[in-house]
Amino acid sequence: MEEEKQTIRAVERALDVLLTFTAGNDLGLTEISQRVGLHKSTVFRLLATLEHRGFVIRDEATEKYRLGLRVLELSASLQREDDPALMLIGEMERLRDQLGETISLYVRDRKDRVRIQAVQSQQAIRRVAPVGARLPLSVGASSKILLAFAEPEVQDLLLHDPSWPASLSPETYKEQLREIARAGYATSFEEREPGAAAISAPIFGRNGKLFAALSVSGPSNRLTPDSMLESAPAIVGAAKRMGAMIG
Amino acid sequence: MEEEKQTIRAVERALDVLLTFTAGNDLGLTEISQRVGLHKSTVFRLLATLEHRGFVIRDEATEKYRLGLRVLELSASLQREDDPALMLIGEMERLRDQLGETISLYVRDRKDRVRIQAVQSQQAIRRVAPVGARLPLSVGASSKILLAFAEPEVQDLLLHDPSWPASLSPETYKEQLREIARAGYATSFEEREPGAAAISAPIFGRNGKLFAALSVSGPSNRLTPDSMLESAPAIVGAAKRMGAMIG
DNA sequence: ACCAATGTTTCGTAGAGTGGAACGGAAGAA
DNA sequence: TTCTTCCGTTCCACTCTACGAAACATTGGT
Repeated sequence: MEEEKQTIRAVERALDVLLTFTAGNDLGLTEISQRVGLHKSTVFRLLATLEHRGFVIRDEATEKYRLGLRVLELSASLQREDDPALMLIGEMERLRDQLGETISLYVRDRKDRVRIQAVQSQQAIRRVAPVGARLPLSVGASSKILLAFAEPEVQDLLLHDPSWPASLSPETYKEQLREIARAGYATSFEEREPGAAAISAPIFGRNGKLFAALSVSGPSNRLTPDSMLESAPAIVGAAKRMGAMIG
Repeated sequence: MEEEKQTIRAVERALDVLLTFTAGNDLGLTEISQRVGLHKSTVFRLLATLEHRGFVIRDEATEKYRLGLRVLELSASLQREDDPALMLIGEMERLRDQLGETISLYVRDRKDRVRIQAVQSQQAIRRVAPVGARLPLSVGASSKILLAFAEPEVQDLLLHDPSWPASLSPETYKEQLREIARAGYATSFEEREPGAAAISAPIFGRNGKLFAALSVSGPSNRLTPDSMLESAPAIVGAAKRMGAMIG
């Protein structure tokens, strides 16, 4: 069943080491080797290689490892001049000013969703949404959008994937997704994080395929079920306009 | 003389493949293998590994390779909450509004400089400065700043490095750098790119060490040698304020 | 001074990565 | 159509590379 592509073990391990740094703070050799489950000397060599190419650097003071500027260089190449995420900022800011809450843009990447763009609310209490964050596809308003409007085959694949939480029955969940597809938007209330709520609507490209999920998120005392129901049309409308903007 | 650290060849090659994508556009297997100078089958396996971890993806239509969203995730982890580049945006915008030109922030990374932050001019004709760009340390106003205020040992190392252009004599160049250090700022006029000019001033941290080069760049008809001389104090002052802001 | 923990180096061996070659498919030219 | 060409993919035997155990070095804590 599992179709294993031929990959290179050393490279795979090196990438795992790199991904360790998504945790955020600086890491020591031993800590890294524990997290990735590899021998110290192996990780040492991997890190030396990553350092040689500038992907990691060592903090002069603490001697710990940290991501290097090469990854900034790479991420700069990720954005193409016609990057939709860049074109949509204006519309997102308009929606942010209208609703006063943080606006995010999520796309599906494999079995997760990734926030590819965000404009932050200006209020004192607000949802902070760093671009690049990778979140599970099983919870959150935009997750449901990304699933509900995905092609049926991929939806099935994802719901029956081993990574899908066993606590969520695929059948009942699929029924929820059908309902969301009918409504045209999805909400979540203190689902992934306590105290936070969100509404999300799909952005379709010219080809009619789902491109991203537009999401409004904030504290659950401001984004109540009632207020979300009220602002839903504005969000769906904004998402539709955005769809018209991208090629 | 050359103290080669022990590195892993396969990983080194994989990172080279990754760096190929800094060129920008999507690449096919054969093209990549030519650029990195490796056999097709080798590159194929490397790409399969990179794809498996989400660092590259294949465009569904063209079947070509492109960077994946994992690099966005990584670059998000690069920014720490106390990231100086983030704290300085406000001051950079102020300078931009004052001078009407694009403002950039460069740090030295090994033998290059990297633009870690930028705010774009609002004028119709302007310098566009993507964050993450990697540029040579041998030309440009901010290069001279980064060299002139570097520790003497690293300055020597860089000027006598094999990567240093042979056309630039280290001795005469060092004399220029001394002059720049005395003046407190540097300029460049159509040095790296025809039609472009820039002024740059150093930003020092609390510890008195050079942190970055603040740079104002724009078209050479607006940034004339005279006008640059005129606005130099404003830039030097802004750089000084910024230095006080960072820890 | 001792101990504990971390980073670094060495080294023999297993087996992983390599590249040549051959295969399959798609796109074009004749 | 048929031939040609280019690209991506798979196979396989050989060699050298990456591996991990263990020893060594260094630092910090008590």
